[in-house]
Amino acid sequence: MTRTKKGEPDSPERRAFYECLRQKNLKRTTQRDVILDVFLQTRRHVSSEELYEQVKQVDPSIGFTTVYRTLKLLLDCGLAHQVQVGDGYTRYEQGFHYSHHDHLICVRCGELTEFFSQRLEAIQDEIVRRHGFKMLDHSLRIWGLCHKCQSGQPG
Amino acid sequence: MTRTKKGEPDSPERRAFYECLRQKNLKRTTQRDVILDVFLQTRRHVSSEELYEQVKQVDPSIGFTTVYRTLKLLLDCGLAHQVQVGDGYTRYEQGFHYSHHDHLICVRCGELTEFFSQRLEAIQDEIVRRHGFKMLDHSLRIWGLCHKCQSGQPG
DNA sequence: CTAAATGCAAAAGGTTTGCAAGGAT
DNA sequence: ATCCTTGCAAACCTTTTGCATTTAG
Repeated sequence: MTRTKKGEPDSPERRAFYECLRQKNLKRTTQRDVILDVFLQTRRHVSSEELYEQVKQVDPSIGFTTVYRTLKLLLDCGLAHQVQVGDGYTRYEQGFHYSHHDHLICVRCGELTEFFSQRLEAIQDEIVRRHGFKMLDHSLRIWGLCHKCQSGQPG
Repeated sequence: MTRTKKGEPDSPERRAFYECLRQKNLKRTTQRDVILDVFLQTRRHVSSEELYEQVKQVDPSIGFTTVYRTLKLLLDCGLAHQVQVGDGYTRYEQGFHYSHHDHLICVRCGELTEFFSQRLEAIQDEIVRRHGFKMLDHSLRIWGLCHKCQSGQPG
């Protein structure tokens, strides 16, 4: 099968999802298809609530719980990653071609900008080594004002 | 007045607290005295619930709400800083002689270790500058296993 | 047919607030 | 006397779960 039930062309993400479902003996459903579709097409860093709102526009019968549980599933399958911005909402970003990065968070307009610095990573490795610590994960968040919001235009 | 109602010797932290209360036209109360005392003497990184448990041992009549609100007040007065460890609890650390630092978080025993790296700060400044971003705050958290927990002894 | 998935409603769980009674200045 | 503070209970709010019904394989 190279097309989904909804006629969407196959993508590496879809194939990975179906493969993951198969390995876990889970079932492919129209709801999961729709949710994955919307997730892949939406902007990065959606909250579960935001994703639910968008999914509803495609199929209003899909409930929040299913969106929520499908996001968990996507995390499990490596198709999504979580980000805690610090505003109380868990955000999800696409994780299929994931590579580690950190975030600039604009406290005015909420914009998230990703960045990566090899030097930063190297220093972290060194710090961890010096403390005899075994690093499993790390997260650097920088809050402030993005370029636009410094100009004083309304957020 | 160089002594508190409870007979504790004055400290810079206490004086700063009273000064802050005065500036805000807020009142000094026995509850606030007790809570500040306990906060200053307890370990770093207490949650509001943990602080409440310790306050209760000094004065069981003090309610959680008062501890919670006093912590907010201490934040406001610069006597405390918040840390989000990522386990759902907001932690508070003493902030009077605060200098920026980051945290190693042991996912097994929960130990928090503080560290600071001038090189790390410098790189962050550079990243922020490159993005035209105005940094207001930042937080680097590294999760993993502390030295003790790597040895496999029960947490 | 059987096990998994769905969606509603309700529970969790930490944080926050309304309010009447009590306390500080 | 006035305004702040306290503590209880309840509200909040996002995240999770229980359960009866529906659906995929």
